[in-house]
Amino acid sequence: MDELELRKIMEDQVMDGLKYFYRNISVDSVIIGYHEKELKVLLQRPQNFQKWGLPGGYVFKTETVDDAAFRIVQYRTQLDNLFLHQFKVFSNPDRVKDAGFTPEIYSKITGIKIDDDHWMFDNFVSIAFFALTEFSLVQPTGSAYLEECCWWDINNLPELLFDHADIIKEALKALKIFIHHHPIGYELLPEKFTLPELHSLYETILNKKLDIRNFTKKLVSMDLITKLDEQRNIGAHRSPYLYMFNKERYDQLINEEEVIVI
Amino acid sequence: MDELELRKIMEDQVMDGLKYFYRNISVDSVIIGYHEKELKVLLQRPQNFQKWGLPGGYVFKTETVDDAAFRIVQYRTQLDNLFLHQFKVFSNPDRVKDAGFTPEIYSKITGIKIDDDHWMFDNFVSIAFFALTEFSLVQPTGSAYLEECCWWDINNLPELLFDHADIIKEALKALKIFIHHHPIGYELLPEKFTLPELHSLYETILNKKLDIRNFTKKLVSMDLITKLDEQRNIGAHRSPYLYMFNKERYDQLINEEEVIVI
DNA sequence: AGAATAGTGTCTTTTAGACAATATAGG
DNA sequence: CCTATATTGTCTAAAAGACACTATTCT
Repeated sequence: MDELELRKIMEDQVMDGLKYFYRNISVDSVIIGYHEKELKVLLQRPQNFQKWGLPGGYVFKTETVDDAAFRIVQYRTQLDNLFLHQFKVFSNPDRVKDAGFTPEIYSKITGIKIDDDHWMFDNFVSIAFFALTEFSLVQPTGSAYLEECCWWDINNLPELLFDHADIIKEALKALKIFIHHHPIGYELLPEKFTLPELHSLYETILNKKLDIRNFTKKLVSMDLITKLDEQRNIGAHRSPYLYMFNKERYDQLINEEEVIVI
Repeated sequence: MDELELRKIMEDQVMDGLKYFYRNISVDSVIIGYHEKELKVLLQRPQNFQKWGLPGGYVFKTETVDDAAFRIVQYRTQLDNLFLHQFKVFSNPDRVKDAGFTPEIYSKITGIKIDDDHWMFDNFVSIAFFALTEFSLVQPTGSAYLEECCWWDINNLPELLFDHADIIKEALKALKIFIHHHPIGYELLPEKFTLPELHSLYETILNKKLDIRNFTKKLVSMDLITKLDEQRNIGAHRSPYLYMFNKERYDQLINEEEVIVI
């Protein structure tokens, strides 16, 4: 698809969107990655806008909101096996009031003429998801109307549109609960990883120190990880062994609905 | 408010609802009570309908979905201090297809003439909540268009409208996760309760046997309950002592975001 | 040789879990 | 006095948690 085609699709959606989309409903996804001991969030900045926002979009009347979130996230990340989790609905009537996003500004920037009462500027109830993914797999892609799309440090975010800062904060809360019911390294790390990597991932998410000996002991006793006969050469000093998740055991733990305390 | 006024309001809402409500968005609440070792759900049956449904309604454009759920639940239960928890959005495009709820049937039953493409029969994305409440406090109240509103045994539900059976099933799943992050007896039992009551509440929700000695030990060691100097006379044989939750400790546990394993 | 990082074991404390006898009130 | 229910304690096993040294590799 070239830029002209994308542009055409975009114009169609803006003008005739209500034929396809639910009015007043949007989905937004907090895509969380992990890199160098920091959690990252994938954000985008629409062309000529100052502020950044979460990847989000509208819901077709023929799909579920989960389908919509999946479709939109896939479009941004090119990943088609993301785990997306609904975590909260944001519906403050003032949530989309943003001086940086008005019909006038929108018209000026895109060149598409729209009315003041255009559906895109009505209230939106946003159904928010979070997704966990391995940082390195994602090649953020732009599109006709995106100027930038990239990872941001979760502790150092740019200025955000609407209530997106709040959505990210709530996503992190939901993640902390989630981690007690799902072994999550599986989603955030490459297939093969080292123990120190997994350890510092958990320290980062839980935001507290974990004794690496006890941490290892716990994972091994749960039979959740398998040591491989390979080492990774990461440059300096001793090379760590690689591990993999034991997928079978991993699924079993989730199905048992047991609490996982690390 | 008498019946005629209610009737008038109802007609206004049906005909002019889109002035006030979001289109395609509804909220439904699974109100869970506990009585005689059984979990109960509060269901309603609209006048002249065969099937039962969850108390639900539409969202004003000037309120949040949480406000809407609270408003609607309060209307049914007369309780104004319910804890409502968003747990999932239901959005299957076919979810509101129900042979028992069509424009024709609706017109015949209510006497209100509506078109086939009336907004009430469009797709609805339902934001679902669960609420926990003490069974005995709730006096289900009807209204102009409700024939019945009462508690049903969670294991013996009547035929339900739309996807409401699925919503209830998912609410119970969410409750099982919730119980690990909130001491919930506080919401489901009277202010003063006996140990055997609390014990069998937990057995009911978790659907498994819990040794009452270990159960008691755990709660006492958490400093979560306080023994009172009162006994309840429950008829036969020995009267059990009454206990109260230690609210301060209760709130502290929630704020610590620690997992609670019973 | 020295510095940096990976990997591993023991002991103690705490918690979970199995298990049943005693006390008391009502009939 | 008998019965039904409430209440309570001990022992064992498992898990959590504190704690630090050794091994390896690279420079």
